[in-house]
Amino acid sequence: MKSKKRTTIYDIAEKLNIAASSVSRALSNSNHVNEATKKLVLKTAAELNYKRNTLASNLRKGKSKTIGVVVPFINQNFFSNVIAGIEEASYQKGYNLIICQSNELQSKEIKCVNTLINQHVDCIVISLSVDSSDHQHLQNVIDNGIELIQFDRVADELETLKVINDNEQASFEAVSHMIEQGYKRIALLEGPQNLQIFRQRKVGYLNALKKYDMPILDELIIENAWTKELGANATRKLLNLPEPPDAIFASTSDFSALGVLEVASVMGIKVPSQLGICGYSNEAFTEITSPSITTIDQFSVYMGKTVANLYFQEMENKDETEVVPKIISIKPKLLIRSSTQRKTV
Amino acid sequence: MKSKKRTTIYDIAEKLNIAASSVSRALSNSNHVNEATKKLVLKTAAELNYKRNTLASNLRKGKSKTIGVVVPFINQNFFSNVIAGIEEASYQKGYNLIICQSNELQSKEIKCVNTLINQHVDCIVISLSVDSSDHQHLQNVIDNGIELIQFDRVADELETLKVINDNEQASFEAVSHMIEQGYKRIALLEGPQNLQIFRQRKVGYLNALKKYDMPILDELIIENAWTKELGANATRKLLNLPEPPDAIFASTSDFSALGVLEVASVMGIKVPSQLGICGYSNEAFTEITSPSITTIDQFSVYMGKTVANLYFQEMENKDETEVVPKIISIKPKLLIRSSTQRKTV
DNA sequence: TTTTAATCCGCAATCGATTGCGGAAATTTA
DNA sequence: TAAATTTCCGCAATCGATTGCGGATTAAAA
Repeated sequence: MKSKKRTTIYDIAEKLNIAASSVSRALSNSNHVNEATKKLVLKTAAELNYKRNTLASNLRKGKSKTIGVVVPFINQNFFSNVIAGIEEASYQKGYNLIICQSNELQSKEIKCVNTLINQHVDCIVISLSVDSSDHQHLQNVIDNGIELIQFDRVADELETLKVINDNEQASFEAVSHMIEQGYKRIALLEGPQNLQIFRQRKVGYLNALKKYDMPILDELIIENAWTKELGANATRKLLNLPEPPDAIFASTSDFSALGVLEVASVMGIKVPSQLGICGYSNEAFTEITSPSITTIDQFSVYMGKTVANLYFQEMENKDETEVVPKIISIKPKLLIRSSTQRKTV
Repeated sequence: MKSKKRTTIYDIAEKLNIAASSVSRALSNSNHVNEATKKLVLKTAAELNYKRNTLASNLRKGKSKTIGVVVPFINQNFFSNVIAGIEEASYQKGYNLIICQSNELQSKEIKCVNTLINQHVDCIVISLSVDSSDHQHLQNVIDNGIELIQFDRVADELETLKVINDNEQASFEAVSHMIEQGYKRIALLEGPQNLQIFRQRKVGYLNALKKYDMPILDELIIENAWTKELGANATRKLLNLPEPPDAIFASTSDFSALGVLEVASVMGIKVPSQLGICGYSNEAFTEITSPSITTIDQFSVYMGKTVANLYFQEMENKDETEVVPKIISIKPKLLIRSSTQRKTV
């Protein structure tokens, strides 16, 4: 049943006794073809079950209508949502998606990027892996004439299109909210500081403390606690301090916040009365824990759509040679839930 | 900075005063090239930042080393996990992934499949959309000489490679477990019966009842309750019956089970003592609800890897012309949690 | 009726990499 | 030293679709 031979425009041309070029024009709906022959070609194409060979077409045209996406993990909520958003917007424009995951490894990230360059994708969308340090491979993308868009985890020093969250602001609001709820010793679970997003979240935290004239206590800042287990470990350490915190801002992720909640629950510490907890990302489960967890929504699907549309806009404005690098910042939303509300009901 | 002209093998050939064919052979590490020239080519290629044009290569070779994936939604836990598994296995073999989402619409599913055919992918992996009825587009894939692999939601009548879960067995075990826990009136939230997986789950449910000589009560079987809201609605209806159920098997999804749990909680019905609840899929949140929800793990990442490896195995055995359609069935695992345990502690 | 313009269509080159074939040079064997 | 292999390389065709150019036919304008 495997018909190795697919029908090509030449098959159609031969059958109709016309030139392949005419077939091509007819199929691409050019207006330089007679209406009658166009109909005939379309009819014959359908009969022969013709499928355009996109490889050949792309090779000739020098563009592939394909967007490459590189994320740390496809199956992390945030990223899969962003991808879904990108897909939705791209599909409408007739673009395809090639997806790779870097597994948080720069080495694999580099390979993925190179593969995408080889594939002649028109655009590469990337959120950096956690151990990302030098950016030669990204420069490479640009040098190869491929549009590069960074999102969420971006390399600031690279002048590219970017879609980011206003992490600093979100973090500031979250901590301010906790302070207003009367929490006095707010701990921070911070992410790897080589990533800008985590630096920004820390800045937001520090600024909020500063604004309210609260001291910055180094022993309340714990590094790299971004999984549930690490969040739990950090919490045990924090709660066993001589002067433990009365709130924990898990700026790394909701998973970390979940670890905090579980440890508190095991230790019999009441949330939110004795301990406030705030996460980051608005994972689905934050709504259904008891108490529900205050967190920050990043509008991930919208972010994906924004990324794709940014590319399409850029393409449309290509002629007007203004090469102004555009950065779109999406304002995340603080979702105040039970885990930090102890003043009002 | 946009260097439209990428270096090709001809550029390298010209620079070294040799033929492009030799460059090609050197780059593909053929043994029909002098060791010295091979080194020289590789060095020059690196200097000129050469990137092989995969489009041209694929066109010539007639294969693209690309796998197309079509799923209802990329950002649903189960599917994103499967995709992650496929990606992992594919990456190791040097294959790329093109991902599409059908949004549960057959119309979009058809378009996705056609796009993938046009892209000349080597293999298409698909999990059918819910309103999938006729399968002409899938037959089309096969007729175009593309390997087709179905997973999870499959069309039984199509003879293709398949990777499925043993839904019937899992469902049977879940219901048996509930019966052994002393539940007498077990309701079923069933999924769209045009999808085989939901039919199988229903069969498992019925078989378990039969085995334990329990009556089948039509008023306890509710159709199409597969979101949280629909699950909640169904639960309200069920619990307001003259003789309400004492357990609900949300065979559609964990989200549905969550809806059940929330309604029960609002109505002051105790889980598991007054009402047993079992979900399906082992979503992350099932572990952290209170009580935690009994559910069924589908090993989704593993499923993805299995799908990809099935394809690679099939390719290796291509020469031995046995065209035996292979079906791999993965046995899901019942995870017994608090929501159904009322006998032992 | 003649000139001009518009409409269609075919020819052939092109995109970049691959590969069968044949020839030249180098190596081994007789 | 001559003959037989082996090694290495270049030529040119090929994959399938696209497109600039020019020619032919037809329609419109003079």
